[in-house]
Amino acid sequence: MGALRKVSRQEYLKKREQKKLEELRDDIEDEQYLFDGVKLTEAEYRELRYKKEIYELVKKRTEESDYTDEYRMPDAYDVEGGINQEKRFAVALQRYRDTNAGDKMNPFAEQEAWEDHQIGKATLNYGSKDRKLKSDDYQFVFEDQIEFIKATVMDGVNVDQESSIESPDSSSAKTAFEKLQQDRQTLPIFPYRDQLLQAIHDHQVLVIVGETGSGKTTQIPQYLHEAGYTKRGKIGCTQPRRVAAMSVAARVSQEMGVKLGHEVGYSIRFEDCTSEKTVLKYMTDGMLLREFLGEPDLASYSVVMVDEAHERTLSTDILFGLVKDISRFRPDLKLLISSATLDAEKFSDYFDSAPIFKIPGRRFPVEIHYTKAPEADYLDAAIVTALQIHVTQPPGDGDILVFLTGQEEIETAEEILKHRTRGFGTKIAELIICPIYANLPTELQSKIFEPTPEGARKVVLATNIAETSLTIDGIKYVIDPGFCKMKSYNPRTGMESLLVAPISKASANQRAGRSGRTGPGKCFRLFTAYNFYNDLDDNTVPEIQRTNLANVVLTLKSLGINDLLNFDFMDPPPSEALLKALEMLYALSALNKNGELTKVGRRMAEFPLDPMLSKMIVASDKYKCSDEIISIAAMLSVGNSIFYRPKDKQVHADNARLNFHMGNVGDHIALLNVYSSWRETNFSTQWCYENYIQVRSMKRARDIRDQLEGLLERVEIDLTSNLNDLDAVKKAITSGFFPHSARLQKNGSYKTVKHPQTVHIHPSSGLAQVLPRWLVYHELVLTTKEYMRQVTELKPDWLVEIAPHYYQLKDVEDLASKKMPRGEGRASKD
DNA sequence: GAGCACTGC
Repeated sequence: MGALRKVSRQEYLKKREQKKLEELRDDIEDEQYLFDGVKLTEAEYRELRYKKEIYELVKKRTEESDYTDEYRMPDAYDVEGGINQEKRFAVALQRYRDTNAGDKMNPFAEQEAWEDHQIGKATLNYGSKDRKLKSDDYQFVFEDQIEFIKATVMDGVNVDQESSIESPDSSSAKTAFEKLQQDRQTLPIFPYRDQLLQAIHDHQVLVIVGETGSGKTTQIPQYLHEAGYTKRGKIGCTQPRRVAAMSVAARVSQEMGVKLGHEVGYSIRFEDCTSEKTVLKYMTDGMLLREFLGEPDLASYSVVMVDEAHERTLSTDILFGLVKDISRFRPDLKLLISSATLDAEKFSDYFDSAPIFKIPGRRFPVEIHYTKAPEADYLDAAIVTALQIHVTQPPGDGDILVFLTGQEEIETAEEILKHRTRGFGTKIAELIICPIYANLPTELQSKIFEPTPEGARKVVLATNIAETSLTIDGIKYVIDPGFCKMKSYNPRTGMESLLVAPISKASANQRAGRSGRTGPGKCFRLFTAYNFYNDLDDNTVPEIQRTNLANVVLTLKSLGINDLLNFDFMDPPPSEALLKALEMLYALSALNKNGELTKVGRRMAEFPLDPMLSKMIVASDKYKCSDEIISIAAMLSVGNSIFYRPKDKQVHADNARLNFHMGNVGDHIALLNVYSSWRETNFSTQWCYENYIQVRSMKRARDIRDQLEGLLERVEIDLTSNLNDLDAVKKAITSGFFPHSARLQKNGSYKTVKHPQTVHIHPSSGLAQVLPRWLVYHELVLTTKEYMRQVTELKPDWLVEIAPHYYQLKDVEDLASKKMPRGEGRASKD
């Protein structure tokens, strides 16, 4: 060995690069330095060859999954598709030389400099021992950055308008209010104001198509107010989400210079921020649905605007049928249905060929890239793509958003990403990994909104939550594997399941659009263009067609709509699902034999809950335990996100959970114990942490419980506590959930009593080891098996006592009579 | 002995 000299990392890097360049130089024989017909200088030629070399090396295994750009979003800059990558380099370089002469500020120069730098970094591993690892871990994303930058400059006209108005000289002299007024006039909708008002004047129903950023949600109600519509009644505007209703109302009140809750207000569950003065009312769609119960003709409204109609939430779909109905006998009521482009024709057809009014949106161009061949492992492909982007694109240039299907997948991806980036040490810029899903504790969620530090890049691993519910600034790249978890409901078995399914075209486009909010973006779809056009549905199946309709039917019945099979649904649910819902409501005594609402049914409809939960509350009056039951109902309707179970502390979390199951009381009572214990600590956050319980879920349960307590009065049920008699509580539960009873089999599985079907106790249940002979369950979920979630033991004679119309003695006794001497009848004594 | 897309009232 010769003398070794210590060199700095940078020096080492530079030397390696030099050495490589020299090797390459030796290969160059052609004095012409022609590359794909483009004449280059020696330096450029070398560089190009060098890049190509890297490209080939790194791309070895990715022959089949190189990205193409056969399709772009409608607004996107349209470049020649399918030209080969080497040529692109050459063309780009030629352009660079053409445009860069005398223009030192050309952004491309920076880009080039950076690229050189990055390539230098990337070569560190070149030929070293982890070479195999690298080439396996990397696919080179070969989109053309150079063309992209130019495209943005040419295409961003619509966007630049705003920034020129907002420049300091034009706004510094103005008050904040004047500035807001000025901003209003820069919105894409503004030039259409008078035309729009005319159309609304001429037609009772109008379908408005406007992409995000057009200003339709904030401006249209204001225009209508200015045009005098509010003299005849309120203007209501529905949103699918609470935060949207709140924030839009806040914005509009600012623009109108009024206090929020006065002329402009919002109404969402648990929070009514309106007054007698309120004329512009933003609300959730579910809230307007509840208002229908008290005001079936919406007499106090002059205009109803159903916004974001394309999302087709359960409530929006029901609202459609209802507003269409009342518009017939209220010709003075104006109806606006606003949607993103795709569904406009369909909405128009449904509303008796209502005219469509189009408003252009404002979005930055988004380039769409597809893989050439389908990816077998989309999770791996997503990780590789994210790393590629990170390594090949400048760090300050934008963050990455990856759409995954669920918590588990996100956690896996997080681990792999951490592991792989650790391998790079400081060779690549810092990559900040931000997981986000709805069940993630709030304090961890906020991480995604922290600005990305200089020189670093964020990669956000998100579920569908990032598709519509929250927007993250600074996202430039979207990686979309094309899947999501979807709930489906089988009316025959009453079983719900969450399955990973391909998304729709509409959904894919929505995801892609997430990259173009603050600047031009790129979306990498981990499936082929052929898949997109031929395999994906145009739109997601509306929720109304894949859900349990018991609650929908109860709501419609209480609005006096009796013939549900002929109700004018835009997309009718399967009649089997409707019949199942009717059957259930009949079993719960909410409907009589003629399908009319009973007194019990009317009381049940007051509660914003699943009918079985409502029935449980109504029945608790008889057992004098309404206090306990509303706590249980609140906890159950929060869902399965009460217990927090981090991967690294599962044992602790499970032990903490067992504390609430003392005496094998069953999961319902355990939930009651959780709530009562929390209330005893005066709703302490610390207590939640100590017991591995999600604070957010508990707060929600408290809100729901408070609301239920308020509603008890309306249905004339006293708040009574009967904690010493747990059987009374269990009987009340059984009164609501008797259709969900199951009986133990010899092999440890269960069989549902009414429609025989083999099911199992979910392992998270406190009774999973106990295996009581009879039980009621809250819900069935299909995962790896058919599981019953939230179960409580019951005595079989309760079934006959509580629901004699539903269970006969033979239903609950045949098993016992086979095993035991006749006449003893000890079916369930422990 | 497993697995929790996302809303909303």
